[in-house]
Amino acid sequence: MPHAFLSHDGRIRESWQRAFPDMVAGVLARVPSSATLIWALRPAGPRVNMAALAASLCRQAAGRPLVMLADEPDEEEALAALAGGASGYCNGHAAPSVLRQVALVIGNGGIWIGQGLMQRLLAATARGLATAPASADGRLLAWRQRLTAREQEAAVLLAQGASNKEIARRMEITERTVKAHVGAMLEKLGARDRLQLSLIINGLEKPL
Amino acid sequence: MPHAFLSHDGRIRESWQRAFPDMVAGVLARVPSSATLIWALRPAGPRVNMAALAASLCRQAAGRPLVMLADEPDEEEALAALAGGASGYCNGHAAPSVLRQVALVIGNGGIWIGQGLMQRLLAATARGLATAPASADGRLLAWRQRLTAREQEAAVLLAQGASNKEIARRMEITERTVKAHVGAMLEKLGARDRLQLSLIINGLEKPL
DNA sequence: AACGGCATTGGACTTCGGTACAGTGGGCAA
DNA sequence: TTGCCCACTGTACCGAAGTCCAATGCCGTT
Repeated sequence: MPHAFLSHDGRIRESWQRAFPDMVAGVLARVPSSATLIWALRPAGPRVNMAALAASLCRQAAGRPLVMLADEPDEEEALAALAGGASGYCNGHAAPSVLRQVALVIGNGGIWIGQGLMQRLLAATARGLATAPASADGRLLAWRQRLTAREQEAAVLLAQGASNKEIARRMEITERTVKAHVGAMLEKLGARDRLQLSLIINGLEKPL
Repeated sequence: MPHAFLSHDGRIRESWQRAFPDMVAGVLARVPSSATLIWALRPAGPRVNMAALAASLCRQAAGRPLVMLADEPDEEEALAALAGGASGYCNGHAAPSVLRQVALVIGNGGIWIGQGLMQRLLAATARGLATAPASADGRLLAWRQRLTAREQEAAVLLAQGASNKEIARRMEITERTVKAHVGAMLEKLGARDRLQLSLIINGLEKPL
């Protein structure tokens, strides 16, 4: 049962079942572990913190793609869903054929934010970002700014899975020096060990 | 100097410099380490392996976003660029204002594939994937299929940066059992240590 | 000249991760 | 019943990772 459809009250829709006969139903509070693709219907309330909801579900989904469904799609909400880690945002009343197409795209690593939404979205983001505080460059790269040049070199290798010994060989320094660099990085970025460091460097976690 | 523009021969264009007066030039073979955003012009040849080129540059860029530039944009090539890890794909003759907007979006974690291209692209992906071999679901999730239920639980926590002790506490088992699970995962997925394991689980590396 | 930041290294130490060799118990299929 | 897989645990060992207390040399600023 690869597809799980979650809603506030656990109720599902005919179109979902027609799209994926072997789907399972669930509630938003509990993400089933058996599903490989999670669909979550936005609760009907007027104001939902979509980013937080998507982030929460995404954390529980843990690697499995999440598609947020909304009955009244809105570009800002789509943005929030993607920001929260969702892989897709689509109309909750979409036809079964559309749902299957979404699953196809998402399943292959793609992103889905609906046909017409896409372009308006881009315009919206460009507008929104242009008026946003000037953090234009280097927001995602915060870790780089706090590290020295050599530390950055080591960081890149570390984030690719290299051991201290390998980093030492590739940077042509001793393992001892690598430990010094790694230690400095852990301190600067507030990480506990090299794995958390790799999450930060790979953009999966925020520094500090 | 946050912006680096790379081309086959190291030559740059006036529009690039007008967009970012403090840009630096470079060749495709060598990605400068000082830049925070990498722009790379597709070599003029008729057939370039865009996915491989983008992947290579992306690996060297190591976390810093990459934008592929093409003088004759093509939706399939855009797909390939994104598949290779690029954050954007845009016309090499784009106006400075457009380039700055692209940088704005990319710098904030967005994706840019050009205005009109976007929608055609989606249609193209859907079409292309529909006729592709039926690997629809579970391609990105290969690691899950090879692990048992408990191993998957441990995998998720591990990939979030938890230590063995923490995993043990959260799964309500002993640290010894966690080590057993982790050991089994390393074996099954061909990883050397938990960091490489996390790269696989987080979709940054391929199993085996 | 004095100072601070950076890169580099050494030695010694503690902790953690990973493995080898065991063992128990439950479920499921031949 | 006899396997086989899975979950779970124990003891013990080794190497990698990370920390602490140093030291040297380079470079740029004050």
